[in-house]
Amino acid sequence: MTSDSLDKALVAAEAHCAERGEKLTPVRRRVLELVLTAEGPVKAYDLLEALKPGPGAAKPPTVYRALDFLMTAGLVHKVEALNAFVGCSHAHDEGGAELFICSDCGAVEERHGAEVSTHAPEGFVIERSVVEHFGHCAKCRH
Amino acid sequence: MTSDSLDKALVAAEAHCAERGEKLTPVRRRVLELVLTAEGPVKAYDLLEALKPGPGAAKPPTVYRALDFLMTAGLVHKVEALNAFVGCSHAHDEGGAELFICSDCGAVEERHGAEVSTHAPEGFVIERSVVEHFGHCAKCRH
DNA sequence: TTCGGGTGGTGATATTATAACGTTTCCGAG
DNA sequence: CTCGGAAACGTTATAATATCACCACCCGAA
Repeated sequence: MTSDSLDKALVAAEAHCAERGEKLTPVRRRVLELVLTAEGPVKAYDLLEALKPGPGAAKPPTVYRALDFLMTAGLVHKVEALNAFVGCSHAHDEGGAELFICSDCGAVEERHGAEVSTHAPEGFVIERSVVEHFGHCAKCRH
Repeated sequence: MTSDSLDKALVAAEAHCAERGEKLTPVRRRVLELVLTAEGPVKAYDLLEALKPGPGAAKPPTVYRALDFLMTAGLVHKVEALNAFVGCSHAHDEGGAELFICSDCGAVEERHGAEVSTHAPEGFVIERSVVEHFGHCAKCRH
């Protein structure tokens, strides 16, 4: 991500939080910045390392809290199969994203709702899929 | 799972391994038994606990090795979003399963290939979906 | 018999995530 | 203003998940 589009994304994120009556605090903003800047999915403890330099040496809960906030706001997704995190590249609509992750270069493409199942990114060859739906079964809906 | 169908499943698993030129050793068999017997997804360290009684107190690598083997053989699936494991209820074909997991009772339904996307289990209401495809993007296929 | 691969035991450690509790900050009600 | 509560954050500790490195054993092939 270019420094230019990064700035735009951060401004948009700030606006998105404001709409929801929430604040993109410095820690949250810094974490989002790191996630967006990364080449691919990024680990929580890598973020932790990245936040180390400077007086504000973050501890794990700080990072996880920021990530929880960003996920709830729809600004970041967790890649469950990697225990890693990626920036959300779409409008921050509700509902889950469908992720296409390149095992070579780490690039992550995202598809939502209508786009889903219509097609994977051009030329993407799937080798392994993780599909897990959580909800309530017929018996437990009563 | 009834003790009767458990026996059948274990016999089938044994045969399935034999076909692949592999052995369902006592440890592997015991782990599979525990996974199949569980109500829902089961954690590695719960298996570890369950293996404790008796002189053969297993250590983590033992359990993870058994789980790796069973996953490779297609007898067990990992639920990535829970860091937990479920027995495979289908013929042990290759390729990924699509899992429907009830957050209330822990029941897991499984769908494969053709069934996928045709319909969720009768009456199942999805609240959150995890969909992650791993493979190679157009750029990295060269 | 001797070798070699597969399997599993063991201790240590790495990685990922949360609990529990105190401190600061901010903002609205009064 | 100033008090009080909620949200955010800091800090220590620990829980939960997973792997590494190395060795001993068994068993079948040569």
